[in-house]
Amino acid sequence: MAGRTNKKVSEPIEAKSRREILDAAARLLRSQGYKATTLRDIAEEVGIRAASIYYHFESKEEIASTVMNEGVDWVFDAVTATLQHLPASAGINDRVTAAIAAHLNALHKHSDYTSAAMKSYADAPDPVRQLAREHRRRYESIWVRLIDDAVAAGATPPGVSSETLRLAALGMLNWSPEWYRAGRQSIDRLAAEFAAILLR
Amino acid sequence: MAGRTNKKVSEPIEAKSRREILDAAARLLRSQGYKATTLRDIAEEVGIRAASIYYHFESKEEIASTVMNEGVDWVFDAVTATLQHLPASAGINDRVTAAIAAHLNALHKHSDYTSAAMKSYADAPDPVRQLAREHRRRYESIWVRLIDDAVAAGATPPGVSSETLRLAALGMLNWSPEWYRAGRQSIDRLAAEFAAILLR
DNA sequence: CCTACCGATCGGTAGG
DNA sequence: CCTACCGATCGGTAGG
Repeated sequence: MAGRTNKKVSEPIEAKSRREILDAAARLLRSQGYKATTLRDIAEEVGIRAASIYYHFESKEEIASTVMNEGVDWVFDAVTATLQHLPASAGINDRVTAAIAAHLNALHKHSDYTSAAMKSYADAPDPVRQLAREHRRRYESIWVRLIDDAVAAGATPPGVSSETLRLAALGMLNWSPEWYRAGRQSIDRLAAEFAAILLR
Repeated sequence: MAGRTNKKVSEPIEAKSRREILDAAARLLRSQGYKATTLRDIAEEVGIRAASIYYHFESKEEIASTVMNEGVDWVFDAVTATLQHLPASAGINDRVTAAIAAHLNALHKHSDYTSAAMKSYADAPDPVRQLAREHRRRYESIWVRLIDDAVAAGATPPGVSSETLRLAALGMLNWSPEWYRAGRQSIDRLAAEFAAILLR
């Protein structure tokens, strides 16, 4: 309660601490998963005591859910905005290529959060998983429409169903944080190569 | 020690218990990762006490390493054998398609072990990770040669480097346990579709 | 945001 | 393969 007496003044500091906790949690959740990430680890990285985390969050589950869902939502927002701002003249090939680039850029820009969303999903408790699943599904629905359109337009490999192509695409994309390192090659170049694999 | 007095007679039973423990561990490691999988959970599934696991294994790390490395090695063996038994007349397209099918079949046949190898890698302790990395690298070297050959033969999408194509292929393949369910479609059909995406 | 602490649970050991 | 147990560590609470 002491920290709340001058709430107005300390609000920016609290917000900063909240983000610092989430950043530290994202880094740890990404590399260790849910169970292996302890509140004491997170607190130590931020420079506070474990119990003090409860001044900012209600539970470990709240922290993990926030990190994981923000990660997925950032990618959703990036891809949605990119597709919306494409000129009307853009064909389906342009749309798919732009979506791939936006996805990869968002994945890399917030890589701790987005990777945490994937790595922690397996061993997170049910309430965290269920929330995460909803955010995932919302994002994946973008790709359902996009790949359906591409297949209907005849822009994809012959004999490959829309569903297989979409799952192949998401596999390629979501596996990339396992190996992509910044200096390796530009993300836009990588996006162009991925598009060349999926389209023709 | 009581269990060892008549060692000759009880050996098959011990071997069975050992495999039962590994099977239970694989199932749990796959769905929960390393840290969240407890020796008590494993023991309960097998119908023994947690302490009795130490009659069969020296540590939790030994169990996890065995599961994870057997999973990767099964895939390695399956793909290696398939490529070796291909007729001399088989072209590079046939070789890649056969390797994809062998990989997917092995992945699905021992899905608890192979998925455990991927899901537990993130939060396993260093000794377990390092051993797992060696097995992975040995397997991936098959794909380095295979995809290099395919690119050199001009059988792949133009403008896509051998490295990107290999990482895209492994991403597609290794992501499939996330969504593949047995009745969905035959694995050979899926392999043909994956090959159609990667080759032309 | 802190100190002090709790009940639960973990991997592992002793000894049979 | 069992009972009994240990030290360490966890998420979380009390109270300030």
